[in-house]
Amino acid sequence: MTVRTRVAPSPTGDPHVGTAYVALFNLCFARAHGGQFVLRIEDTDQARSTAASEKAILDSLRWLGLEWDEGPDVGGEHGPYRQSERMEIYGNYAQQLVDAGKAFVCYRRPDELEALREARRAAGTSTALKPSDLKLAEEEVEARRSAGEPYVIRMVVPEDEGSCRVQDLLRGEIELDWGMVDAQILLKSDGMPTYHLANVVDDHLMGITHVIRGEEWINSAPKHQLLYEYFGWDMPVLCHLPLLRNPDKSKLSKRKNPTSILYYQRMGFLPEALLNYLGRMGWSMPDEREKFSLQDMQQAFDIQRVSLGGPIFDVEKLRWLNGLWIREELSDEALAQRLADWAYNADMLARVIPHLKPRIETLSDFAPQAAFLVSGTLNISEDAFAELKEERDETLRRLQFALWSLEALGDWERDAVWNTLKSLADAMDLKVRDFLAPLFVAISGSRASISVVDAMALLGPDMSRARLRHAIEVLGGVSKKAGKRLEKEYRDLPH
RNA sequence: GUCCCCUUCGUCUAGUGGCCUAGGACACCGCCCUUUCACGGCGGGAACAGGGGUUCGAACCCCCUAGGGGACGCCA
Repeated sequence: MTVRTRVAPSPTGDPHVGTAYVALFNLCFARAHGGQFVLRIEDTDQARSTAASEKAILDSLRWLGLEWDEGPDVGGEHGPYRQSERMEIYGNYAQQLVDAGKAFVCYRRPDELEALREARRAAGTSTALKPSDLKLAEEEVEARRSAGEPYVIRMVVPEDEGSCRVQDLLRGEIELDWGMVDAQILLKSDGMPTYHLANVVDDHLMGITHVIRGEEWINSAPKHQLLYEYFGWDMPVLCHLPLLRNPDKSKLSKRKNPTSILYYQRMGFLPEALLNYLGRMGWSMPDEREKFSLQDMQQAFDIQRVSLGGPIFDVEKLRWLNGLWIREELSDEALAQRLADWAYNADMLARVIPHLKPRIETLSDFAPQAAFLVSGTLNISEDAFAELKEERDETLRRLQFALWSLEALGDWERDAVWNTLKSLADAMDLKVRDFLAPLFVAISGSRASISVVDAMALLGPDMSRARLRHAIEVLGGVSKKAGKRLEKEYRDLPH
């Protein structure tokens, strides 16, 4: 038995807890059955997958204590296979399907696709585009081909009514309408495969027998099943896990919640506790105990104990569990070591000292001024913002805009943060100093502090964003209605 | 809008037809321990979404309704 997790690096490089969640269950399932557990880096989107983003996710999984077996291609684009080889492999498989009449070349342009979908939406049915919808007249195809226009390769899908049955390890048989299944692009115009092709081809080449993935993939299972049929390969057993949720029950997302493993690391959670907590999401030990190690979980693992309701990621309970791990599993010496490894070390001091040295007169001034850099959520209230010149709503507006612009920022270097905020201040026609004032309070808890941009660089993206979110909350939050208005205003800002 | 998945305390869950007047954990409240706070101990309030079936018996099986979520991309 071989089980795999596909790991998709995020465009911003933040390793997502959801990835660790799925990896954990894959690992436990494989180990419980004496099988192999391999990772496959999803590197078919060049915007997402960089050497840095791949390293970030792999390092995070290692930090958590997850271990995987060496598969044929763990490193993705930046590993053993080169991109050119990969394009050749998938290109060949795609061509094989074209030759067999199971896939076709498509010269449709984005605006045409949009128009086609719009027409279907207006008709009130599914927006799935079928091969016949996409067909172009022979001469048109010829014209576009000789003009050297970009093309993609799409899969052939059934056009008539009917349903497709797929088996799910936890849900049994799921019946999906073929009407919902579109002529999925297999090979993009840049020659890279989409997830659907890559996933099927890789799994086959890697000898994968079981696929445990998030529930969001259920709807594309028919496509995958069809591809296995086209290739004449054996289909792995599918198992869809529930999705981790925000407190408002939507799919866990960084706009509403800290989702990066790095955030929890910086918050001072122990990897054992975080992993333990993830193991309690939708799963329980047969004896119902709350605290258990990865090893305990592997030994007791039974996939049938997964409950299907989407669990809400509850930081409160995670904190309690983390405290339990600290109290019960760490000797004083071990705790001292964890503290040192975490932040109380020479490296960290070296990064902070250049900013604080000019501001202290005694050594005892240091700790109070540096405290916010090693704190989690700041203990601030609305009063902290009272001395700002502008009204509360205006403060909220600035914080919200700053948050949005920073959420979109991928490269979290000091200068990048500065440039983002500076151009935002310019666009809002504000002096940088005035614009930054509320950020000082949100990030450091006080207006008297080291440069807020430096502070954010030291704190990292997730902690910085979390503090901005917290500040907004403390100020009464942004109502849904006001949020809509601000969003529009933000979009209309000159960029 | 269309399709799919899901539904036990506020939250995480136990429960796979009789052990359920539904158990545990977080959070909350009270008491005890304690020079404070925390830890720890004890106790409390708090749920089977609604309606129909099937069955001697239903949280558990079936159907309908409602609610929530997801998918509908040259993202994964």
